Amino acid sequence: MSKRLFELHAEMCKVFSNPVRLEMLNILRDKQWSVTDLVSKTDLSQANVSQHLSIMKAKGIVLSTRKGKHVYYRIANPKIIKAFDLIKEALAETLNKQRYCKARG
Amino acid sequence: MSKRLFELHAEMCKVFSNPVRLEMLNILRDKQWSVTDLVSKTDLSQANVSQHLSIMKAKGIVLSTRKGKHVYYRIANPKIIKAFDLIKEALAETLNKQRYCKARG
DNA sequence: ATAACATATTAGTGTATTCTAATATGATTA
DNA sequence: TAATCATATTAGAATACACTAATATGTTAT
Repeated sequence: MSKRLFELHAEMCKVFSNPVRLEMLNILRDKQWSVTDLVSKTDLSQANVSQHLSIMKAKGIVLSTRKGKHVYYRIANPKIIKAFDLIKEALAETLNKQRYCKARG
Repeated sequence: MSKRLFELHAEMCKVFSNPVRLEMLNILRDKQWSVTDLVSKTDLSQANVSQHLSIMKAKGIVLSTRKGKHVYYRIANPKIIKAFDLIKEALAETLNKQRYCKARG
């Protein structure tokens, strides 16, 4: 695997390294939502939601379609959500192990 | 899903958002290696390898065992590698799509 | 055309990351 | 116990990120 590919891979993962974007991806996991929807479903400013969507779109993680006044965003590839869930599971297992070790001393 | 969980999830993903760490994880995918091994398999300084390993260990992504002079590192959870591969696949598909669109104009 | 709504962009500040160089700690061998 | 090998830690400079505030652009309805 080439250095360039690791860089692209890292750039893609950088998108997941922000809690706000993870929250947005989690909202978008089942259906598309407009920017307005996403603003009201989170406690973020409109500018901030727009910026995060723009970052995710630039990396090909979400796609958008305009319908009248609204622009709807959706996840580009279901593998994104699979990876999201796998990492969440790994996290849960890590936390459980840490709790277990702490309990045992 | 709580805000705190998204933060932890993001912190875990932050580990994957650096090309050097991805390269190291890819080296560690099948078996454990010592710090010295990792230094010679990459073109990184010993200090830098050690720092990256320390970051990954703190997030529970790798585990370590000392054997004499050497400290061996391994991946803590196979789901990490599954997620790694899924994201790589999503990246490949995104790049293909972009090439396709560019070719078609 | 203008007003109102929806979304995107820009500038700027505070904070976090990454690397190198130097040094410290830990373990083994002579 | 020195000397040596292996690994970890620290400080500091350069760079990248995330947010707010202000403003611009795009779309529909009056």
